[in-house]
Amino acid sequence: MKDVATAAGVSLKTVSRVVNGEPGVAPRTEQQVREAIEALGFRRNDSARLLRTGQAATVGLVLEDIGDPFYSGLSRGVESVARAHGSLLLSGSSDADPDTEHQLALALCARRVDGLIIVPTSADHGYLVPEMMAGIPVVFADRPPGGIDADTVLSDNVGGARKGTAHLIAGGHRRIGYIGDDHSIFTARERHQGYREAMSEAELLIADSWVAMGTPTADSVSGALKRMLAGPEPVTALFCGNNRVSVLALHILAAREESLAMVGFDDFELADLLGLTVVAQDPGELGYQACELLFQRMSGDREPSRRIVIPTRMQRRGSGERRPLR
Amino acid sequence: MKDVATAAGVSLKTVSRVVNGEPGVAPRTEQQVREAIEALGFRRNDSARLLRTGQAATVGLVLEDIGDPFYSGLSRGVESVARAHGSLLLSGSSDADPDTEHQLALALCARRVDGLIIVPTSADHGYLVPEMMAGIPVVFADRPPGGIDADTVLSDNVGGARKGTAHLIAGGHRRIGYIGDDHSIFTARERHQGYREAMSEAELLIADSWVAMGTPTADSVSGALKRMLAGPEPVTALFCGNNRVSVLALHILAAREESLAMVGFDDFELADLLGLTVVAQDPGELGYQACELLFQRMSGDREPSRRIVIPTRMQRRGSGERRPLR
DNA sequence: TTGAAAGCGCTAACAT
DNA sequence: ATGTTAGCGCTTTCAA
Repeated sequence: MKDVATAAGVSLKTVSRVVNGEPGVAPRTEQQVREAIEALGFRRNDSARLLRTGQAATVGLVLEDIGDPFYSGLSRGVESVARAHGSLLLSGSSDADPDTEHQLALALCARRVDGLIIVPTSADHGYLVPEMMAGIPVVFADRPPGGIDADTVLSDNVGGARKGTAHLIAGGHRRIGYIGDDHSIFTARERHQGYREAMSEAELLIADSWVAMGTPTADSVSGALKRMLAGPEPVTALFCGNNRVSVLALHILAAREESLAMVGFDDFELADLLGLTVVAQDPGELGYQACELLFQRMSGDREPSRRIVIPTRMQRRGSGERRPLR
Repeated sequence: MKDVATAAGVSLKTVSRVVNGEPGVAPRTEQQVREAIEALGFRRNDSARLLRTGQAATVGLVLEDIGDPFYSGLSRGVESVARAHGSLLLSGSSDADPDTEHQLALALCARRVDGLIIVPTSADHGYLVPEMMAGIPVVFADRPPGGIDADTVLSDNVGGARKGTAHLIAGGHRRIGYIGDDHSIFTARERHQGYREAMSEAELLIADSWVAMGTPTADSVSGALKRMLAGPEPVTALFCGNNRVSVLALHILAAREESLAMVGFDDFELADLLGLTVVAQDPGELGYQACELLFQRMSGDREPSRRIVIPTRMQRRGSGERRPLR
């Protein structure tokens, strides 16, 4: 910019005025400046500009894995809001490692992003308190923060699982199994609770062998299914706590040539082709709302922290509408 | 940082030394500085630091839609390399709009990212020439640039389609249909060519009604299938040029209760559950290689531009192994 | 071992 | 309408 000023025979500030379209430059001067800009191939350095103005025009996003369709959908929601506000997205995947999350979040803060959205993996977010006090708004998405109070945008996990289970009950089922992810995971606990609420509302008791929670593997799901289907009181329907469980269960049931009434939590690309009834989340909406809330905070909103719950939607595709056989 | 210096009673530079772990600070002094940092809750501003050092420690990525599993996989590959080099990822989705791509790319350049990876949508990338001359390396991924010469990382579209079609031919098929995306799309043209090469290598002629290219919709694919399956010489197998086509075709064939031998280009999450044989691309590898090449350029490699082709892999799952019925 | 001064590229505030 | 000065928060250079 200095070079442009020299070349055009004007001051730095005049070039700045032209570049930013500020008023108060004579047409002739402007013309000269533009020619110098053209001749030198000058481009304004936005990093420098943003340093000076104290903005970053950047939203930070830390999530588990940008390669996972759920999070990439969330990311898309965040991005659309950010771009509508003229901001770009600086993001990183934590790979479900608390340390990585921690480091990424702090790295983003060190770059002075205007705000931060975190899909938490860590159990304790005390490390963010100084940053938040320093004025960086933080919104948590999909799962709540640990140990601190902050804005959070969640899916209606309890309600969704309750609705999905109730759907099976309404279909005539009384013995319904539940396979979920590990109990250490927030969404797994919530969905498990939704299942129990629906059963208890219908005054149905849950046998121990009907519930399995743990990191889902082919073996664990297969074992769980075997247990639920054995004995004198086998389940007639199954609620799956997440995608991974649903897919594994479908695989295993297909191999056993069994057909169980089934509802899964969380939709996926080809669930319709498979005829799988699901309780669908809306990852894009999760990201959208999180970023909207973030921009509200960025523009000075100091209200007490909020918790937004995004509703889920039942998608009936056949598997959840099968009637009990016995 | 100035405040810390004042509080610790030392100079700015000494604080800088402590913060950056530079040698030549007396233990006692260091201790005082650390206390002041703690007391004031000081965090180094990396934007300022990067402005001064002339680095950005940031890779820019412009793609079509971060919400799409293919691109999010690619993004993951890019990110893993970037992070291994201590860089973050600044990204944006063009939504297949050339103007948006253009603006995003220039916005990233204006922020002086160290390098740029583009999944192009635009037909002409002349707009990037000044930026590249100014020293920002650019690598194109998944599709080549238009109108300029630059590094490119592609899937082996021609070879993959050839391999997939040849697989059907080896299975005994002689009348094989091809449904692909619009001819304006690079990958669609390449895959179409691969199909033709395989047919011609086997000395099979292609009837007009066997090939359909255009933006795939339920109607267009349904119409195309109807045409291929009608008449005296119906196809006995189908090659689908991309995911969208594969899924639509599966839907339509399921509805018609027909079972055609079928191979799809590009894998997707549950293709195995559906028993769909595919020619799998590796989006993560695409991103990985693109970013590796980018870092090579960033570290001063000035060799002529390179074109890297990532091989595809046949995934046999049943649909491609059905024998012709007639 | 420590610090003063200059400057990265830009904008804000105030002259002229 | 144009320019001067200061300074965003840091690092680099050179001197003490």
